[in-house]
Amino acid sequence: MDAEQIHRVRQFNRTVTERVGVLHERYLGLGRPVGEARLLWEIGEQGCEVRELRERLGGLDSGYVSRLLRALEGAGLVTVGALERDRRVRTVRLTDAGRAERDVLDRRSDRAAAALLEPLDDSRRDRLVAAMGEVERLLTAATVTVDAVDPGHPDAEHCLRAYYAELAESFESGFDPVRSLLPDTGELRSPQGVFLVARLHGEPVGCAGMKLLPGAPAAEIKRMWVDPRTRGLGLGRRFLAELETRAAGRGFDTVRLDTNRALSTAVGLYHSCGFQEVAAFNDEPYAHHWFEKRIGG
Amino acid sequence: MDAEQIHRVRQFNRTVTERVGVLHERYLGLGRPVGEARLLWEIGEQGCEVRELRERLGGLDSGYVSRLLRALEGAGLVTVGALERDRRVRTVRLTDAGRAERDVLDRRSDRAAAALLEPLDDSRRDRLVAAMGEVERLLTAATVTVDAVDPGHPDAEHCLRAYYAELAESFESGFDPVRSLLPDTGELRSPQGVFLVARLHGEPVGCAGMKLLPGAPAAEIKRMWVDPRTRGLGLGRRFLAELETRAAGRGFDTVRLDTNRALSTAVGLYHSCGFQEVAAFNDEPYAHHWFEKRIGG
DNA sequence: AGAATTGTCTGACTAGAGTCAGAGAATGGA
DNA sequence: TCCATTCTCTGACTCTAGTCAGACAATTCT
Repeated sequence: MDAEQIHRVRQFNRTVTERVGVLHERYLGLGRPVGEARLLWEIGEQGCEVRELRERLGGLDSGYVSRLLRALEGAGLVTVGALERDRRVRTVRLTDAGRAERDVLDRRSDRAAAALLEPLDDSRRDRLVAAMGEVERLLTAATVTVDAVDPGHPDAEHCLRAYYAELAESFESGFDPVRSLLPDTGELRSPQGVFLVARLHGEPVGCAGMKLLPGAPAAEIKRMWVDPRTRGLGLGRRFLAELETRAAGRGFDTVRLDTNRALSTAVGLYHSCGFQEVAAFNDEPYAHHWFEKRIGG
Repeated sequence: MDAEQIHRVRQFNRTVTERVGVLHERYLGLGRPVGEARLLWEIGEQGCEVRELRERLGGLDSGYVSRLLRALEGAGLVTVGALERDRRVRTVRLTDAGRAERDVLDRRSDRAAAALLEPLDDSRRDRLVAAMGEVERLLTAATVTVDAVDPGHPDAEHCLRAYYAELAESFESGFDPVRSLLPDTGELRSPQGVFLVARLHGEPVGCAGMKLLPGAPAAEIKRMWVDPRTRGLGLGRRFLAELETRAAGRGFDTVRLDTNRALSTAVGLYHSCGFQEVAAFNDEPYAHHWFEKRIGG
């Protein structure tokens, strides 16, 4: 990436924190310290556990939160109680007054956002909102992390379950992992394989595996899935790039994969990432297309 | 503007402050308090006066800044001296160590921006940078304020000088305000006129006047100018909308104006804002086009 | 020359936002 | 049953980021 792009990003940061950041921090104001306001906001309609609250606010100190809650309690905005089945765990919920105050914050925030749009004419307003959506979407994409994990990891299993469920839905013949050529994912475990999980805010949103059998003619990509909610963020492309790098690092000069014709966006992705369609190189009963790509050492 | 747009703006704020805001504040970190880092940053290559520094940082308390400078001085990052011709005024400049530290901040900031782009593929990277540019541009547009001032106000005079200079450049016949039908701007003074000045971060970036002579058949727009650096932000449109509102408020049902053919973007603007070209309604020697618009009471 | 103004500095405070080290209650496991 | 663990709370701190009032020096105005 070039210096010009970096400069533009920094310029953006400056402008946006000046204009939006202030808005974000100050509207929470309302005479109340930001810490309390954030808490009030995060408690939500049906209350929650205090430890969960701490976690959501980025792992705040328990003593600190306790004190903040005491202040809110003193102001009559929340009530704190213990959980039925484990009385060490405290729960908070908003009182009517708390709810009212949160609604005030909410309206304030609405007004601040409206004030931002207000000086613009309709067409520019639409353009701003559209560009904001684009920035947000792409920032979200940039926030997704991709890490190698053991295929037995809960996040990996979550993705695989979702993957299998989706295949069962979309294949005309249904899908039963046991009938597939890779009945279990043990082969994707290091060192003879690799399994990647993508996460957004800690939640798993995609996976991709690869078999790296020493002596095999090619590294083979398996079980690639992206959560429907995070499609269009370039995650498939990222998985492929990452897997290719790892395959190259293990000395492979070819990567291949098979796929079902029902997965048309995947087929498109493979084409656009430089994969060539080749003859069947295995007997995978669920496959209709076989792809191969030579990778530069 | 609708609730959906407001919601999108708020969503944007949340994502961006989470991702960029943190970046903006934390990269300044480097062990040093944010206040000191900001100062270090604002001093600039060739130093500056302390009072100017305070002003640029949003009117900080002089005692506070004094203390911050003392800390930076103690750390050997800046030297403070007095101005030659007025020894009350203190000046700061960076020492070599200060410059080095600022460069570290700079590189840090670059790296943070790069890290933001890093997970994206080329095409998404370009799209993000483009969308950031658009957001920034439109936020800048939304930051511009438009206020009525006396035409003798320094900001008004600044704009008028720039306006005259630009006309002199672009008209094939040159431009001499004295030959024009409005030799001085007194007629644009309240109450028989109005004069608007647009400002960005306090700096004047555009003006527009209107004659509102009681009994005249129409309100007449005069001396509209937008700083070349802020063109494309919809400021001309904003001026017209604001002036039309004021004309309507004074009971006028028609607004008119004349313009020179050299100002082709202005001519385009008038057309697109609903003005109709009409026969000459005055003898303005510099005019080639005359426009009129009926405004709804 | 004397008075008012301007710019800076010092001291004394405040409030927010945390951190850290226990203490104490409830619970789960051996 | 007892011991370790989990969760919360309290007290005692720290560090930022200011604000406010007044002192002092240099300058400008009258």
